[in-house]
Amino acid sequence: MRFAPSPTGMLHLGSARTALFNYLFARHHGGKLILRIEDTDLIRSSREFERSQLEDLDWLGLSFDEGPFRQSERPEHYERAAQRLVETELAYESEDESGRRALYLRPSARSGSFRDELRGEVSFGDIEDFVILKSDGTPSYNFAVVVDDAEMGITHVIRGEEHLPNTARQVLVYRALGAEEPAFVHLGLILGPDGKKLSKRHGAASVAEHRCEGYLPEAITGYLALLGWTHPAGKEEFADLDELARDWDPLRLGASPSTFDPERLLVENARHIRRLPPEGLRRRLEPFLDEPLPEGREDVAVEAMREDMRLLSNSPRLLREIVGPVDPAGFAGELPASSETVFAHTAGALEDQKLGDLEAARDFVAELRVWAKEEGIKTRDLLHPLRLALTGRGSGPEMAYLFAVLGPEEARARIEWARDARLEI
RNA sequence: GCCCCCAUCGUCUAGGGGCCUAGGACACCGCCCUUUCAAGGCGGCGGCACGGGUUCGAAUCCCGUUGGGGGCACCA
Repeated sequence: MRFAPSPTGMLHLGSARTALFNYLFARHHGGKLILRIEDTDLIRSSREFERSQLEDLDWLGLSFDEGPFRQSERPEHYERAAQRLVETELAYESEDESGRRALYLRPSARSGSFRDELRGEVSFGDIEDFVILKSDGTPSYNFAVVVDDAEMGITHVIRGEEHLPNTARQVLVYRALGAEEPAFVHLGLILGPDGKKLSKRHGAASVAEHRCEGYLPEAITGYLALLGWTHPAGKEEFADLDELARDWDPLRLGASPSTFDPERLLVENARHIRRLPPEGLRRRLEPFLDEPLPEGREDVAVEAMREDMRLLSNSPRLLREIVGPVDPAGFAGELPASSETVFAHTAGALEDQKLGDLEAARDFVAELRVWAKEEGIKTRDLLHPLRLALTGRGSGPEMAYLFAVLGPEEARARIEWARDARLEI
């Protein structure tokens, strides 16, 4: 197997899926996966794009057994293969209108068919002679691919459907070279919301952008795996690549195109986030947070944010919604009459509380509820005013989280502040 | 224009002649739970593009139409 990107841009979600399927196929069957950089277009290719694509592949968790090999660094292979074709008179040199001399392939047949594992026999016809060595001596794409795939012993080629017309030319090269053709799998395209092939035009189609927005790599690979493939048992959520590789079954691949649904990816991402243990999530949050987590209460703060987090990049806002400054003047007017009693009692009860962890905070809230019941105060009139006092907001995480994250001193200060604000009205 | 591919709920899909009055997931709507939003549980809405065949029987096989997409470089 191989994944062969050209370094002319950022790694795209479509390419990422191709890489993923090659990876899963190789891992499941115990095959070898090679990474090959198709940089024969020296003008458009750059080392910078190559580096960024490798970084993205690594981030996704896709590893390779060999490579990266660069086509720009192995010209002799193409020259040698081309020489053989010249000797057998299957290739000839010719000049185009603008005077450039290149080597053309003259296939022995211009039509025929090849086998695609998902589509059966795919026919083609009317293939004209085409360039295999460009005037600057570098190989053309369709030639370099075949020479490399043949020499590297590639047995299965998995790539996007857009390559179907290329495959026709490539099988002609295989046949001219007398090399054995690999099994071809052309995946249905991934479409954007407008029904066209997913591309940069659709924005945020690159892996790097998703990483910056706070997507988890396992959410991306899990979602991508479901674009054109179904789990043998219908499973739709996958913990990691190992699980996917274990359950991989090429018979479950489909040939029809599928539309990329950003909303679904977001939902999957939120699920993955919720599944992460606090310490794991905390580690992944580090690059996104713009202020430190409350000292000594880091893990519970992460847990508090986790429920409402869809993207890792939501974390600064979610943290601010809990520990950010509160202006009691904004809500003091809507506090019910019983708030004075609630604030006074809670502030007092907080004095001998440590609220060291979520359990302690839950116990504390339970005690408050018992007290409120005895006082004849409705739960809503107990918790809603406290929520406003603590965060200034009407919604947010479970109450116990607020106490646990803020700690007794800060919670008490905020409650007293709200209490004063209310009395001033 | 030419060549090629594809066609089941809005989206991802199961389905490969009778098990389908077409199943699941996401989204959406409702209910339950709940201090709130979310999560979770339960329920609902919603689809085989069309026309011919083949067959006792077609979402499933064949042909055509329509629709969508991809490709037509000395770019990959």
